[in-house]
Amino acid sequence: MNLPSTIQAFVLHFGEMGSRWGINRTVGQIYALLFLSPEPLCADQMVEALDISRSNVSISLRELQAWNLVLLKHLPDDRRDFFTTPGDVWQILRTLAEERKKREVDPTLSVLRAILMEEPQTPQERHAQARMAEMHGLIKQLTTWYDDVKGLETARLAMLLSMGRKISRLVEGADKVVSLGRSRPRRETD
Amino acid sequence: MNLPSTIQAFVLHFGEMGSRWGINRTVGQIYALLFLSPEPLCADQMVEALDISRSNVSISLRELQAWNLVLLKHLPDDRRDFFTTPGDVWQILRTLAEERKKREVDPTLSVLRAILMEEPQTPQERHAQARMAEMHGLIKQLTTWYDDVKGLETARLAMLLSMGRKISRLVEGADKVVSLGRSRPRRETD
DNA sequence: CAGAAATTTCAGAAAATTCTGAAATCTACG
DNA sequence: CGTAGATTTCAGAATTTTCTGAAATTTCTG
Repeated sequence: MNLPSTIQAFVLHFGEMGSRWGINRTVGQIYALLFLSPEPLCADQMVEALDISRSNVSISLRELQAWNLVLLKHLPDDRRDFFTTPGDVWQILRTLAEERKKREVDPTLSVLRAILMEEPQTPQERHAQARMAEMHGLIKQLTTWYDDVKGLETARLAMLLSMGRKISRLVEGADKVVSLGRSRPRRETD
Repeated sequence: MNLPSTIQAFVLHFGEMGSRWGINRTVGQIYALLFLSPEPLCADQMVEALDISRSNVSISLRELQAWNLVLLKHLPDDRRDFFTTPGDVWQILRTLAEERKKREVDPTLSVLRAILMEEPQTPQERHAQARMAEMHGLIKQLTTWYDDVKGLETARLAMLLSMGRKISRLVEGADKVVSLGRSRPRRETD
């Protein structure tokens, strides 16, 4: 591997983090390399830059495509496949969220749904199902929120983030403001 | 393994998902077992229930403690260590978020910070640093939001989730409402 | 259609991880 | 203290994952 030191540091870091992120070292390194590259790269350039086998690159690119994390490009008058990452980091975030949900959350949700259909046979199972129902409920809340929020344009999403917990106060206050606006009398329990 | 079928299904599922979640099969199974159990369990009960070695249980419990996902309990007149998971699933979520951030995000943030301190030596490095700056900026936004929101009480957090993208409209509308409240004249750009 | 260029497949090697059994260590209590 | 019960450590076995090189396949071009 013969890369400028800052690029090398980033690539090696992504390789090391790969396993924590659910990908392997090579996949992480290739992704990092593509993310930093000003123009698309072909497989042989990755072999050269990362000092790994051609077949490893092929398999890793397939993996990155399964994650929708890379784009295949074709240059005019060149038969080779070139790859890039999407330019917009928000788009990358959306893809990552979607794919991780698909791999890490959805299977559990579906197992929980199936188990919760069963009739508990013992007090032990009854208690276990109650726990699973709690977990199922929480995951449902999170995924419903996610499905709702992921449709926002980036500017609004960014605004939501920047507000953070201030929104909480706004929400608590909103009822008051709105009711004032509508001149609806407040109830004790508001 | 001789468990009621619904419990067994859940435990096996957690074992299978373990590797995707950054833990291993045994750690996943033990966690699942503890989560469903109505009372704390000692190591030998886990050996019995999951049909694994005592040493494996010991190491896996250490791992779960490192994640802050289990609590150590002591029963009166019993020298053995008993373990449970926290009862509140929202608390579990908070722990999970904190620990995953620590393992999956913080190291990258710190590498990015370090690299961005360097002076780029070539146009290639200049471009790479610009990309890394984008990534750093996005992660910062996300972690700042997280640090802000994690301090909310659960009820408010749940409310925020249930509002989802509706909050976006509320935020966009808030300026209007508030300015009406304050009788501030609206500008064209509002 | 022949063949050159590019990519993919896959069996087995290499490496990393997980798990076990045996020994060592710790701890409470008589 | 001594010892019995409980837990931890750790070397090596078992398993899983990752990687390679060689062969097969696909795809474009003349």
